[in-house]
Amino acid sequence: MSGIADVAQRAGVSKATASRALSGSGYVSEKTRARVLAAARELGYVPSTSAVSLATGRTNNIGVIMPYTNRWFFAEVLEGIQAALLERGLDLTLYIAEPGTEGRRRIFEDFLARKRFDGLIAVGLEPEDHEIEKLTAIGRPIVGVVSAGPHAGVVALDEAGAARRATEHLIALDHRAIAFVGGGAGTHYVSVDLARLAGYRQAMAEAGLEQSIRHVPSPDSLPGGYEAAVDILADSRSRPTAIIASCDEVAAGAIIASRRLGIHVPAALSVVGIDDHEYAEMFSLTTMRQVPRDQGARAVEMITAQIADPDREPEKVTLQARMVMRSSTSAVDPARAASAADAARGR
Amino acid sequence: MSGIADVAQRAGVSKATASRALSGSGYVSEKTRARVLAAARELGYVPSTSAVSLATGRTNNIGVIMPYTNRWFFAEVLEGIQAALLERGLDLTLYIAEPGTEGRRRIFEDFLARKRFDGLIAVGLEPEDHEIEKLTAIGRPIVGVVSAGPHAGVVALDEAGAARRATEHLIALDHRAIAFVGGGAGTHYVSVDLARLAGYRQAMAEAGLEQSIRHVPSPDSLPGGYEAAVDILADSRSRPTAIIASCDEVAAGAIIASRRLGIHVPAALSVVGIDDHEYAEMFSLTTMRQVPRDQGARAVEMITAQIADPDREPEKVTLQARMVMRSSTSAVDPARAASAADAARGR
DNA sequence: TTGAAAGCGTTACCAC
DNA sequence: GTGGTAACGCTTTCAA
Repeated sequence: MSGIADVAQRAGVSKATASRALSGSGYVSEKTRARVLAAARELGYVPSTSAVSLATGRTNNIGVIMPYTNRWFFAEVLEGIQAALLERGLDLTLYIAEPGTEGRRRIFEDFLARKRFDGLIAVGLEPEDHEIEKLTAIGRPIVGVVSAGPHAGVVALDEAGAARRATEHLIALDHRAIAFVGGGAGTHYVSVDLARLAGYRQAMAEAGLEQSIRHVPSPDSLPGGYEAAVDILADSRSRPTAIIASCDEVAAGAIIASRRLGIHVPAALSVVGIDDHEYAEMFSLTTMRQVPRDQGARAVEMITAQIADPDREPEKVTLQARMVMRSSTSAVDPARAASAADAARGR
Repeated sequence: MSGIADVAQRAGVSKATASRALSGSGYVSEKTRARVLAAARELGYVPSTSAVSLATGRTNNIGVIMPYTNRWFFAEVLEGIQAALLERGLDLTLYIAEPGTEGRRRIFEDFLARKRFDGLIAVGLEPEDHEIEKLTAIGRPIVGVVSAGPHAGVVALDEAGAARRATEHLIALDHRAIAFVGGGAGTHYVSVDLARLAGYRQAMAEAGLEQSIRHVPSPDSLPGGYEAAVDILADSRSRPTAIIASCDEVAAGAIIASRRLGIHVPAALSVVGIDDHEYAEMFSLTTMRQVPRDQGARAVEMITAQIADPDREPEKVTLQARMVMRSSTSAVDPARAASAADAARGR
């Protein structure tokens, strides 16, 4: 439990000099610096974080707030953040603010106000208006991942663009009866789904396929996709020739469902996802890749820059997903395509 | 940014009295307490955590260290911990210490030594000997989830018992050729797998089925289970009539594989898992349920008790999994059972 | 280049 | 019951 006073004494200098030597700020002769460092090492000196914070106003800690941690995207972002913070010697305090819970209310009410952090990274938070107020009231830099804050930095994916390009891929393979599944039911991760859905609609519209637009909502999960796909695929007359899923988990669920129903992917049904989830490979899923881990790392870069210079203009970064071709999509069988399209139009 | 001095002034009392009134410790008359509280509310006073920590030696913060956060079990435990801490007004700082990484080394070397927490919860950490040294050197209470520390509290599952009972269930359904899949390859979550495997072996041995014991290692993941199952099920002569999976994700992978291969579950193949993962329902998986969220909550109870009274003997809790019957298991077809058992014996 | 001393915002001891 | 004041462990002027 030795403090800086012990180190100073052992090195034969004052606390002030010891502090300068250890923190590397201010003039210290090479000789004394070496002595101080040696003394510190010998004593196993570790500065008291609370004392440092009190004196400097810096916590050397970053807050991370997200609605869940048990979904792929969030967990990956979190690990990306953690790894990047680790490199910089910064700690991470985590707030899991599940929408609509008493816990979330308390986090915004009490926990954030404690300002245990120099900056806050908000991942897919989608805050309500009154929550945004609280956020800005903290008076600390904020960087959003996914969600955009007014005066905050943001690192986001071009969600609509990703969905649009995925849909275009399907259209280029002569698919016409293309359903969008996922996004909508029981999910709180709304804006992303909306954007992806919009991208799908746009691509369909631009190809003159407004009539064939079909959105089948489902929870953004493997079971969700499974259930929804079972419904869609049951009726062979109205069955689409292709599915674009709101995310890879839904896509995987759809593929499992089609296997169970004996519908061959991609021969009888093309499926494309978004995310490049860890399951994508196993299902040979063609998908639009995003790398949430990198987004987390990027957010850390941005927040530390903001902390170092609070006056700097917050960055707004938009990433593009990259298509990863596997084998869940193929050109449609011309005969089926026509009849399926008719059926879709007829409903 | 108002401090306790401002509150005191506004209430017309001394800092000392204000402090007592706010923290609720020490004698303060009802009248002045009310005045102080009112003043604090009006000023939006929030105590500085670093000042409080410095003065009291308490951080009001709990450290959580785990190897991953993107696996079901860990994410669930984490959310359980977070929720329980929230109720108690405690913050949570997270350390993700992936085995074998430079990051993990730094966490043990530097980060933990900062003692930013009053107590540490270690989830499935499986620390090396030199890491255990660091852990005890911190001089703060520690509670392990899954893994047992020497002088720490523990909340664990009877892993072997869970696997044993699952296996017994299969045996009771007249299965003889029962393979254990999962646990072993590329996983760092070793001791749990070992325990579960041991439970399987024990049940087999007790039923006189030593000869039929068959362990097929695979990563503890859905793709892992899928790959392994494809291998096992390919040869219809050596194919087991039942599979016990090291965890539900592996079980789900096995079920997906059997669907793909046209092997009906449970008619042609029984599958039982362990965990009661969120996917279990979708696959109608019979499994041994554990509730990691509750384990997290329990760990919080234990760590706060330890902090309140460091002299108390650390608790060691062992939980029992409960079997959840769904429809992935059924009695074996007598004819198949015999031939499969022969085949298994013959390999 | 170094040292003395004044904070940083609380709590807690000890008189009153 | 209440108030003055010395910690808590560090950083940071300001002089020397």
